[in-house]
Amino acid sequence: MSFERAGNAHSSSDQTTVRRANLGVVLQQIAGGEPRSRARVASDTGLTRGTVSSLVGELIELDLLRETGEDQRSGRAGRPGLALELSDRVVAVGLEVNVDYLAVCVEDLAGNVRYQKHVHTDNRRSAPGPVLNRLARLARGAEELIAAESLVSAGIAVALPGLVAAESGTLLRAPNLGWSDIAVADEISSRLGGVPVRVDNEANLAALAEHWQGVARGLDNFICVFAEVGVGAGIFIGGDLFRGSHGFGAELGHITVAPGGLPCQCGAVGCLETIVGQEAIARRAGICEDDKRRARNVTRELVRRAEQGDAAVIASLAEASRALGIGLASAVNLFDVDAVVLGGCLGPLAPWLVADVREALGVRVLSAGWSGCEVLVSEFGEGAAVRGAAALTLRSVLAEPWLVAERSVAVREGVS
Amino acid sequence: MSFERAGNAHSSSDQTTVRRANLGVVLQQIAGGEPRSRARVASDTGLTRGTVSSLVGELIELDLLRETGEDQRSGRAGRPGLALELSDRVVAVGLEVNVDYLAVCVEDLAGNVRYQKHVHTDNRRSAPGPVLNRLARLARGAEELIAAESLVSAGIAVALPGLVAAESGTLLRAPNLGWSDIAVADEISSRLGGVPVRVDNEANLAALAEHWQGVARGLDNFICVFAEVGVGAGIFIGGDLFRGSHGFGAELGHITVAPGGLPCQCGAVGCLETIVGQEAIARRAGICEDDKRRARNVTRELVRRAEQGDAAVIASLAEASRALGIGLASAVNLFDVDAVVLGGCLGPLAPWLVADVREALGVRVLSAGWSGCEVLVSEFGEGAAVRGAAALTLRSVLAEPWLVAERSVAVREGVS
DNA sequence: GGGTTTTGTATGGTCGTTGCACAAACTAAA
DNA sequence: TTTAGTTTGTGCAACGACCATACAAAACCC
Repeated sequence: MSFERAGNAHSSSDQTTVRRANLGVVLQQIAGGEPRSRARVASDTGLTRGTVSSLVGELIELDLLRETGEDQRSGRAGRPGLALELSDRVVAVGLEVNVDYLAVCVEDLAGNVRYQKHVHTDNRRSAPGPVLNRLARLARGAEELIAAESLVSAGIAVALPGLVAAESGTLLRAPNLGWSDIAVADEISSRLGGVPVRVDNEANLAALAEHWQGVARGLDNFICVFAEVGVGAGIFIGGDLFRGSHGFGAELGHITVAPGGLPCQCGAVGCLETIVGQEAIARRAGICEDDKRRARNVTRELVRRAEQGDAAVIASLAEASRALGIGLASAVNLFDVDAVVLGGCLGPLAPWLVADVREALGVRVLSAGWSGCEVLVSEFGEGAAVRGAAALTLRSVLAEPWLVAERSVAVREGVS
Repeated sequence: MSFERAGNAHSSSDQTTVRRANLGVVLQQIAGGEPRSRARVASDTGLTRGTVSSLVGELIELDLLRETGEDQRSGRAGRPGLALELSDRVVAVGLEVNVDYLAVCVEDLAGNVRYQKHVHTDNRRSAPGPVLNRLARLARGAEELIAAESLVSAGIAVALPGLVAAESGTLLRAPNLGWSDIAVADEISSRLGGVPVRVDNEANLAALAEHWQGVARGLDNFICVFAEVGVGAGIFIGGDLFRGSHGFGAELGHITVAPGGLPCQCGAVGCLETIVGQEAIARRAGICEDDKRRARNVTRELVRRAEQGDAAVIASLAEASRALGIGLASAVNLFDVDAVVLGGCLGPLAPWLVADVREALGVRVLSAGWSGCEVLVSEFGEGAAVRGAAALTLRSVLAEPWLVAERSVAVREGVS
């Protein structure tokens, strides 16, 4: 099937390639900071004012940019420029299935959340069908808003807590939901009348959210640990999500930190997840199943007890922070990232974790002397993954603006 | 200093961008397989025959391609095509400084080694100056050959055993040589009359060699463990070397595999390098300094004793293979690569390592059920890093062919 | 109000690819 | 041997996209 042996035999270029690349450059230039005039964009990108004019014209026609009054420059000579801003008409829909809630959000290109809804339901005991029905109902709520405000949807993406095959849109295995081999993309798509749907792992999308509108804004290389019941991670390399050969990368939860430790669900022994996950921390702290069920939210219960000085919880958190430090140090030794973001349940628990993790990175990372690796704490609560799902689409609009033309044509045809 | 917030604000394109990209596409197409006619290249790349003709013309003028007689096709109708092949006139020079040897090689675009020389010297006790003098002498030998056969040198690169800042061409720290902060690129360049010189880490370059002409040919994602005295790795992602934010990535030797283990030179505890390096294996096998000095080549001595059934050596190797398995499983969980290559001293020792490593990857890698990760053994002996140094230049010629014009102009001006 | 500066647009020029046409070179069959 | 059919490589007009330049518009400053 493949005639090319050499790894990166990129496909051939064309003048449309140039146009497309430059559309993306101009749009991203404007997305990345304050509103700017055409002239400013030209001098920042190296393109001519004339070319920028033409590109901007096309982007305005695509509803991606808009002219907003004049440039606010005080007292400089010369004709004032017309400020260009991202349009607020193009939006993306993010969905999320998690163990104990469903979520939806609508976000525009500028990162404003236009609609958001979380529904707490225990999906652990549900079959996939009904859960996806509920999720589709949430999505229809978003679509109604989009129609009512006459916005343009650039796409829908779903965050899932498990191993995902992104190309086929399948959830391969979600141990904490008890699901396996569910074609989530197709299921949701057919429930919404055939619109295209993408899916991805929740940890990947959480990382995307941190880069898009969270604490990792501007960082091109970082690792976002995302712990809930299990422990996953999203890894950003060179400003893009790193997925590995088959999309199964970043399984931080299953690197070995205690060779002689406890057995893990995955079949191995001493995985990080056996010490750092929400369940693991609670179990080691001696919180029994009854307490957990009564508390409804395990993380909040852990925080409450830790704040009260519960020795068992604090000891369990100390153990977790040590394991996390070892695991992250290994990851940083391999990836040489600028920062580590603690997300998911690790956000609220960060006060008891950050110091140990910082110390471990200082001691165990070989290049610590040359390049410090920051430890950041996510500011999204449970919302990281949905926001990331929306961001998945929005980022691709910024990178490949010309696709929205085809997309909206497709939708228009699909609707009519 | 940086006005761009969005990560990948690529620079703007131009029709010369198109030309350059297509020059690369055509050249790589021909590099990746059998000789082909222009028409074949056209249909494989999607370009027009006319365009390919023009591109090939330019590549022939640059001495990168040549027409070799006719296409060997038996019995097909139509005018036969003229087969195009990589020229054998453009070569690159690879150099290597290691703990106990210096090396040089000259390799052409097709991967043929045109010149090669290894000199065994103990550089541990030498100051950098004299060692670099000797290395420069070796390089001049290569340059004489190039002049004698009227070849064209596309560049010189040096493999170094330590932390390298590739942009500045500096060896930051090489614990096993006892060097630090040596501007190797400048030093070598000035000794050779000012030609540009690049430097990189030996493990990175070994990985490059495996991808270029070794066992990892055709694999876009793999990890190459490269152990000599220390343990390093080169990581290929998406067909390219992964370097991390600052070029300090892939420090596999310093991920933690034994939290309560021995202290490492780096200041941490339980690093992989304390169990898997050549010295570590020998020490744990009870081979004393005298024996090592007498043997001259520690690895060969280990192999000899293991073959004779020396229990201490075999036990030490078993311990090493277990640690290596844990470390690699963690790395594969993070990177989701297609293969792991054992290189450096691990090549000869592979018979005692491979089984354990395979088993560990099977058990400890979460996605092992979906995507197997092969364990391959390097077939380069000590030559991997020098070959990789040459490959560094040759790969960049294939990817950016137009640069050879500028380069050879520069050299011509520098010489005359 | 005139001079200066900056912005945004319009126009010709250049570059590189496409699509088409055509001669060259070979096979296969009459 | 001749003829038809097929494939290759090149030449040429056309198109698309960017660049350089010129120019009108809209500010500021004196």
